[in-house]
Amino acid sequence: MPEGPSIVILKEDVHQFTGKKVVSVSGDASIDVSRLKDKTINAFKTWGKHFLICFDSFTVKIHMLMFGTYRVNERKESTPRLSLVFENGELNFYTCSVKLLEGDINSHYDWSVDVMNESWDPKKAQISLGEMPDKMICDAILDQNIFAGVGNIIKNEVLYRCYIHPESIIGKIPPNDISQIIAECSTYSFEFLYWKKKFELKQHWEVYTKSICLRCNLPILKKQTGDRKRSSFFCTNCQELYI
DNA sequence: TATAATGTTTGAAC
DNA sequence: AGTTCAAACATTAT
Repeated sequence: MPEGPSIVILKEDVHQFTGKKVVSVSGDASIDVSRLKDKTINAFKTWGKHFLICFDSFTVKIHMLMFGTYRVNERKESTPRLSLVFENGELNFYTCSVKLLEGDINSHYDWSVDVMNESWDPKKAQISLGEMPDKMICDAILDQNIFAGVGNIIKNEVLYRCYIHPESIIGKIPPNDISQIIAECSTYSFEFLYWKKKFELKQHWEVYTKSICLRCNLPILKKQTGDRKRSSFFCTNCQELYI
């Protein structure tokens, strides 16, 4: 479920409930769900992997983590974490994190770090990377304060496209390659979105879960990389290691 | 059946 | 006091 583009699809899936009143609400979320009752949804927004349900004076923040799911006008067997019923349908969330953000949502988020937001600012990412020259690029790409919305699939595909080894040290990577990586984090996210909507995302993976490099036919390595120890898939022949 | 997977927060341990 | 790391959460496919 998780990476940014999937949350954008979620936002599109629930557009029918924008401006609608919550007729009834339930769920085992740790927040006081009764607060939503009879309130009208102003907007659905996303920030990276965060799905935001905006009301007048507060916002419900939903994070799918690894296993979150949702249903529109359907229910699963299990107890919903949060269930919203409207006059024109219902929206159910399962196994996700639900939190409340008080006040103006703009005071909680810097939209310019979201790679899929219209305010996305690659220059800001460049500055942030410049402030961590000793970190591995594989860790920085997953940093939600720099590339909100980018997850492990996008990380691997971006680095493969840019011919950069995931364990490369940021300060050692040529500036032109850094710029390309930054740009590709946004570009690939929109391609991810396009393919996922057509249910053909996986067939476009070039390195993630692959075992043979499609460029040189040599083996793709799989390794837990960086401080985060997330799986990286890469070709040591095609992806340059800068250390 | 055991394992790993699109993720993040928390709090103990050092 | 700052950093590191395991645990926790929880579901599904291989």
